[in-house]
Amino acid sequence: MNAPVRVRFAPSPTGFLHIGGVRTALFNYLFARKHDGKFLLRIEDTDTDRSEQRFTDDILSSLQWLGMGADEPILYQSQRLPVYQALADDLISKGLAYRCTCTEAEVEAAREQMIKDGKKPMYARTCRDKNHPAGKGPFAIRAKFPLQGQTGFTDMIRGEISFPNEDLDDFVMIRSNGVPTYNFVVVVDDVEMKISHVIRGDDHINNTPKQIFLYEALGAPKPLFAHLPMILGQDKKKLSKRNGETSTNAYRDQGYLPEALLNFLVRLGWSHGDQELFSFEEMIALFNLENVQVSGAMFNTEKLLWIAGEHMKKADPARLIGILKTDFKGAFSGVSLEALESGYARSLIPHLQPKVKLVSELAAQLDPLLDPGLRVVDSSALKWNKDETQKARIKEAIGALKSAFDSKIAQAGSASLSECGVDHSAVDGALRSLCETHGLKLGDLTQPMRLFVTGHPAASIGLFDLLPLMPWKTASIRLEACLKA
RNA sequence: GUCCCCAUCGUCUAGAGGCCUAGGACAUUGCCUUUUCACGGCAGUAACCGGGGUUCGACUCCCCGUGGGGACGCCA
Repeated sequence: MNAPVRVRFAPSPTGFLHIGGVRTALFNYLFARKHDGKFLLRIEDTDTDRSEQRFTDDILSSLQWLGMGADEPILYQSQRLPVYQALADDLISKGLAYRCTCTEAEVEAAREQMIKDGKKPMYARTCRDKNHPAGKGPFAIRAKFPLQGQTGFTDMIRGEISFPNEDLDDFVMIRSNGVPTYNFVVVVDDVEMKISHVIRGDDHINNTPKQIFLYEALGAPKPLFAHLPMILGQDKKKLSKRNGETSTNAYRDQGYLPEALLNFLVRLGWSHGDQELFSFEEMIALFNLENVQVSGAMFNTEKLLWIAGEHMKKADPARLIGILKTDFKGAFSGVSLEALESGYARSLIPHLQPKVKLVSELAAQLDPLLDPGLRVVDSSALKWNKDETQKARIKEAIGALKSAFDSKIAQAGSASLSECGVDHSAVDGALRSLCETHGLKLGDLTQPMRLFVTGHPAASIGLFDLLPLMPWKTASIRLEACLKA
């Protein structure tokens, strides 16, 4: 009964894919999946001056990273120029468009006059009834709007919206250089691609009546429209290429998991009761246009970070290792890529996941832990520096612990403490009893040990968890350095 | 300026006339926990833009005002 759902994301390759674009793509993608429809991609590269291949590449790779690939081959508008031209000529012959020979200066002058007169600036319709013949150029082709009546539509999110026709500009469909413009091609291609629902930013509301006119002129069925609220920057202004560009790949480089970015974005303008956290699958199952918000939403990095942490906890360790190896290999110094694959690395990650939000942080934590050698640390801030006798006592205790573990390792011929049965609580117990015999507080002992063994001033893993897992060879080297400090 | 859209805590939002002394989340504040970091737990501060209607009853419906945003390109 209903036409199959076919939606599209149609960016122009004039900049890197930004966050607002991702949100639009996401809502389209979710809508398509939810309704067993198709999610299509179209590259709107009719602005020959500003379109660049590298931006197309960026958009495509970013979407791939986010897991939102197109279901059919991508359509490039620059490859369809003859189609647009033929259609425009046809519209002229039907009296629905006309050739315009006005120069930019003339158009501009008329516009300024209108602003002075307190009217909406638009083309003065000078050539509207002049019937310029096809042969003489150069000329642009403009749409010939009706002068009376109203053009409206029912927005799926906002309801009825309508505009007086007299306010509709006879916009340029084809430039004098033969290249068509956005408002024309968007309709031609949405018809061509059999798009059932146009889901886009609400900055396009004003374009919609122009496009509706074109659907009618072309004799094509109209899609349903849904206009999404804008994502606002910190200044409460539209977040766009021209205002605080936030490119998607910047988030990948910072270490955000794609599902975290998507989760944050889906909650910008959409809600499902009180639920904050969604897996990609849940978004698909739960998404609907009914619960899309109408007013703009400010981009809030703090919440994004929190969401990132929540998704980090749930991420599959093997997958994290893969991301580390491909996107963050530069974060490791003195650590081989093989070390990332080791059982040791694998055993560390679940301990780090609850305490870290970004993959980059995970890398920073892992780097000193995986390094087989000594990591030089700055111990000047250690409390023990204030009291030499106390310091000696602490070292004595640490030395005792080390030799106890040394012999345990030697006896069993093991590579790590966990291999010879020493676990979290064993380390805990050993340290506590040491404290008692040496008259120390637990923190006195653990503070320097933590610093030297982790090799990181703000290590996120607990010492009791780390000690059993770390290759004893590495731990010894570091404990030795601690004793000499 | 003209046209269009919008309006609940600082931010993202719940709320489809009585369930609201307005709920959740982030942030923030305090406390607790703790291997002084991080994580976690508990508690707190904090909002219906204003004015008129409609109604027995408005955060919810209507109108006006105000405020904010968007569009006014031979950009998309």
